[in-house]
Amino acid sequence: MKKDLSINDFSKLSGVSVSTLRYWDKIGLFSPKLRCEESGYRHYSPAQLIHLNFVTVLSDIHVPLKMIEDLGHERNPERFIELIDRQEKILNMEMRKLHESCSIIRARRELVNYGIHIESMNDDNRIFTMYRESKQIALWPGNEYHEGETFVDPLARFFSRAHEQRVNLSFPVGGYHESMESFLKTPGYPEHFFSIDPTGMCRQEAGEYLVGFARGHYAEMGDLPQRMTKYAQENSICVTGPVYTIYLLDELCIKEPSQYLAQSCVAVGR
Amino acid sequence: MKKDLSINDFSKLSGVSVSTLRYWDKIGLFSPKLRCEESGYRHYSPAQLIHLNFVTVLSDIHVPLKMIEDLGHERNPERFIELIDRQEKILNMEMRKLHESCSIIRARRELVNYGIHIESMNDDNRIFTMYRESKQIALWPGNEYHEGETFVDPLARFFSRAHEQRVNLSFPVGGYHESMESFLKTPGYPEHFFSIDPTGMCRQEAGEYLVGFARGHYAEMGDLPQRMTKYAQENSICVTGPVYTIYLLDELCIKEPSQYLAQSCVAVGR
DNA sequence: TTGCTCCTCACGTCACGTGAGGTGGC
DNA sequence: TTGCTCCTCACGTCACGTGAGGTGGC
Repeated sequence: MKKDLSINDFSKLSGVSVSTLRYWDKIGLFSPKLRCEESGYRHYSPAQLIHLNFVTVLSDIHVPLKMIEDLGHERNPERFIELIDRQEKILNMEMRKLHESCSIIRARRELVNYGIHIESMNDDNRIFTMYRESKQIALWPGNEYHEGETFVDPLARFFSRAHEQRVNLSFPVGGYHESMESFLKTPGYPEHFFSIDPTGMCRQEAGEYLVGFARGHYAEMGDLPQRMTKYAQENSICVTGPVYTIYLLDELCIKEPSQYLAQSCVAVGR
Repeated sequence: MKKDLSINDFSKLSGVSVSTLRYWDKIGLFSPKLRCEESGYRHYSPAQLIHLNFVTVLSDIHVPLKMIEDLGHERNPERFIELIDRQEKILNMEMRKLHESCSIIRARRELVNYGIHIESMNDDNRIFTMYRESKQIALWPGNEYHEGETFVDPLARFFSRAHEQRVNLSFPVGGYHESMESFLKTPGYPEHFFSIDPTGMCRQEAGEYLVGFARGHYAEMGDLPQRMTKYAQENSICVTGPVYTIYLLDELCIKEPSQYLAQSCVAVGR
């Protein structure tokens, strides 16, 4: 009694596109009630909306079409629960990854925006003190430097094992010197690396920090350690604890390594 | 001075797969420092890790490879910020969609698990009262029934406009009768539909509810309205407010429409 | 007869992974 | 000489979207 619908009308009714309906027919997932033998026209009935809903709900929660077809042939509540439990785990993993990607974006943006600000001041050599919020970081294992190695080598060693250790290397990475003395002595050889990872197990404490900048390729700190030390002496500032060096502007947004912009900071003692 | 690395060694060092390195070379995104003309072997230098990092960080945050290449040629902080701002919006949209898919899964699982429980009791005809938590729902516009129409027709009309209205039809849908009288008189013609959507603007209030079940195809309520009314009278229960009917087991997990399991409930008055 | 709708078939998408079949290097 | 590594090239993935070229229905 009910009139059958053309593929176009059924598409409008269901919200599923014409090409999707044709594709689902082609792979045998969901076919029209009947086909005109002469013309090949597809005819759908409104009652098919119910079975179509079965398909669209499952494809909405990202179940692969082949699984939807399998389940369609032998449907029961227990199999359905199994399927969606499995699907929930998959979606949760995807969400966790996306969330991490967003964290990376925020961490990078903060650094680059600050780098743009510092560049706009046109005074790279300025040293000053400022209050810094506390920040979660991941501190990596101590570096070992063999004969004639530069900072690149322990970094590369860590990188090559990072995948096993589930460390995400897309967070900004910086150098960690255990003290100002170490930074003065071997600015290019940090004892550790750290990354600005909000899920990291360590924390850079909030407080007043002595801050300075250096332009140049990785580990080329120029006279930054000297400038910071001099400023501290001249202003009767006592520095304490580790020196954190991070690149505000690096290969992500600068082509010329000589134009990279690093920031070092160390806590001001009481 | 540093020895060049074979593709395999560079892959292990960087954590980027061999086939990915070959692919990135092929599309001109990231190429080895040099190629042996005779053998065609690729030779990478450790220093290339830095430029590789540029590529992996951006591909980690889902920037299309073509855009990475474009940015690579003319890198500057402002373009980088633009790019990641745009990227963050895209990732946030994807996260919202995934979150909604997870909500759908949770809503479906709750219904089906309860359906399994009811089936295990082997007593579909039982009527009882129980406390129900409050639940967010989306109440749809009132239904109009034209001559000879069944509940399918207003549902189909709504479906066909749902896409414009940004309603997600994958949440479980149920029928809403404005009163027990209406449910008794026309069980197959709910005045509204509603969906169990946690972002919905309405709420099914918490409280004591009279609950019953019916087996059968959509809108085939059998004698459920009568059974509920009779139970209420025999137990001196006064029911009030709308009747919510939702399918615990439907086409998603049951093949035979005659075996679908519906639940109706109505608040118990004071 | 003229639009309009429908059809099939082939190709593109996106970022690789997976062989097949062949060669270079120690 | 024998493995082992490297190479290219073609095809598969997944769920469609987009034409090209042709036909049916009123």
